[in-house]
Amino acid sequence: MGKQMTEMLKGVLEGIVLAILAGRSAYGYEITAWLREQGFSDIAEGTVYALLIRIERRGLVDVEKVPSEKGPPRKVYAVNAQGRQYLEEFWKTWGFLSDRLEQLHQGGN
Amino acid sequence: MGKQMTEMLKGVLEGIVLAILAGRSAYGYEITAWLREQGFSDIAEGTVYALLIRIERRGLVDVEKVPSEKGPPRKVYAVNAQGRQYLEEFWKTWGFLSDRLEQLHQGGN
DNA sequence: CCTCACTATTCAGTGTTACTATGTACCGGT
DNA sequence: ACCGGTACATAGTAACACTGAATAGTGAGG
Repeated sequence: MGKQMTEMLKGVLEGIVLAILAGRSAYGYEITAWLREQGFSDIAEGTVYALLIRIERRGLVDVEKVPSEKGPPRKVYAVNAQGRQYLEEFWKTWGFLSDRLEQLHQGGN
Repeated sequence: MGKQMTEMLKGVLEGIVLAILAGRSAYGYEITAWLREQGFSDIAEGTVYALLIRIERRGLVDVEKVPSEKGPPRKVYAVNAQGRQYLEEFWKTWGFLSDRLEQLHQGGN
């Protein structure tokens, strides 16, 4: 996709990753791969790692280092209570925005 | 709202404004007022004006100066063909994102 | 043994976007 | 003359995703 997607992902990608982690714990490489499968073909690896470090610093996730058979140790992330609360607010904000846009899309065009 | 909304608006606000203008032509002050009515309570005036100048420079809208009875002249914006095309892509991008998030919201939680 | 491919993480520098906080200017009512 | 409402503009800041590269461990093939 293009620049439009890049800009639209701001503030949303964080919620997406947290939502993934709310389903089950995962590590960066895994999340990146999953996103690519879902069609987010141009999300850079660096972006995901930077995001993970950010939400870790904010205390939204817990981290555990797990050795890998095929490479350097993995950093496995899991949402904690604070992260779950943040995610809940994320869904509220998204819902609000989604509703307005739905209206605009229906009526306007 | 909070910081979450601020970040989520990036890349979306542009589409919102274009969608409004696709419904009917409008000027900055009017758009700001409308957004506030819709619940975007903390969108700064400056933000809208900066955005309008941006999309004008990109050639997505046509501008006409119209004298006002109650103040300085209004800059009335109208989407042109290029803007309509951009808006179409915006809806596609939004739709894609909306679908993924819908899935995540259903399944994950 | 050595390189290649895959796994896995990190980081410096850049561009875009929205917010804050102003400033300018025009008008009508008191 | 002053003030509030209308209307637009801008310099500086913060946050976020991308680019492009570096670092490191493992196993397979030549």
